[in-house]
Amino acid sequence: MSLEYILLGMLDQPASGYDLKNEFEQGTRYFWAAELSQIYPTLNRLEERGWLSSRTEASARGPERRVYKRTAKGEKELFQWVRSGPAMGTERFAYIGQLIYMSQLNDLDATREFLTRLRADLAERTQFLKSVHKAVEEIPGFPDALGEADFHNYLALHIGVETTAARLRACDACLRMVQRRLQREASHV
Amino acid sequence: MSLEYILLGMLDQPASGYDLKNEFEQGTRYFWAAELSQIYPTLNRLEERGWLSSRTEASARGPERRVYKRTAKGEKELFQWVRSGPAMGTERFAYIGQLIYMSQLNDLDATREFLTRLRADLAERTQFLKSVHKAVEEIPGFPDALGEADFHNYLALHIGVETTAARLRACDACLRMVQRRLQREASHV
DNA sequence: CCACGCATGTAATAGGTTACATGATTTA
DNA sequence: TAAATCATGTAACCTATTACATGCGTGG
Repeated sequence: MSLEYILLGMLDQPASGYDLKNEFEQGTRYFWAAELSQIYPTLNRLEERGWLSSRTEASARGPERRVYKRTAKGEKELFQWVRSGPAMGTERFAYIGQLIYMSQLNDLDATREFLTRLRADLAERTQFLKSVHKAVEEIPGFPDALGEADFHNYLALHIGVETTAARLRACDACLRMVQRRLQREASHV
Repeated sequence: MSLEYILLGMLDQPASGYDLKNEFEQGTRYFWAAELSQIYPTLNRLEERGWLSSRTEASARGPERRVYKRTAKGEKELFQWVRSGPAMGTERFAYIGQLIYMSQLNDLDATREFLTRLRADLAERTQFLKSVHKAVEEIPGFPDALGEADFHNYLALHIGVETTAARLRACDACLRMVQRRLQREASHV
């Protein structure tokens, strides 16, 4: 289960389930999503397994917090995972299926609309990633002075930005092709 | 459940569970994966729901085949799905997490190796998609003479090719950055 | 006093993987 | 005769989503 390792990776600093949920919402969500209802049982399981330890502490406001810390065993498992080679191949892209099977509608205008909506989503995503990416580039002494964490984060962001930007351009190219086809259709009626 | 709709989309021609599994392995797997053990119960569920009908027929070789056909109700549901707008946002990329948390190893050489492996995977994927993409471009009369199915398939392939190609280039850029950092490390010891 | 943010969880359901079970026909 | 391909499925388990349940403290 990858979520276990993602949580382990986030826990280079002690944190509560609630803290981790916020981290997911800050930026992690661009490559992984998780709900509190999945995070809490996973943290408990990880503790039972001895990969994490926890202590409760008072909160500045609100109820008691349960703060988790990665154990030596947990660190070892994380390191094994990251060294085990890229975990690829199970990605699922429902919207590509939608685009393909949309051919059966025989309604090119629906395809145009679909791509327009897709374009908007991609533009937003690209925008967000670009802004974080640029923020790292503006750290004084970039890139040599970056710490390992910032450097690796930058690498991940670079892949993310380039990928979504390319997808956005491809989406625009598709829209142009659809547009051309729609015009041809109109002129042949 | 998107698999239900993917199967519905594939069933513009009658087919058996086994046929559909082959289709997944031919190319569908580049945007969606499914095992027979998931396909069979899903087809049964779809039939119970009245979205598919089935009849058994003798096989050229091997046991009897159960061939599914999409019903009018099933078509209606498929069309509703494709018209409901891009289904995005739940994609999970474990390898991005691996790359990010790899910073905690403090072993840039491991990062280099990781990216090298990632590069190989991406190159293979890009190669495959490019070959199918090119095959569509070489259909006589491209693009105007393409049927709707081929045209939409081409759009999907275009997005796929451009995305993986960009990711491949980004991966190479990352490798160069790591290389530079490794050299700097060596010269500072 | 009510809404919001902090904080923890459980239960029911849905979606997906791996392993197991069975048996026919063809080709080497 | 052994392996590969055709063909259908079940069972156990793991992963993830949605809905529900609870309660404190602060600011408007």
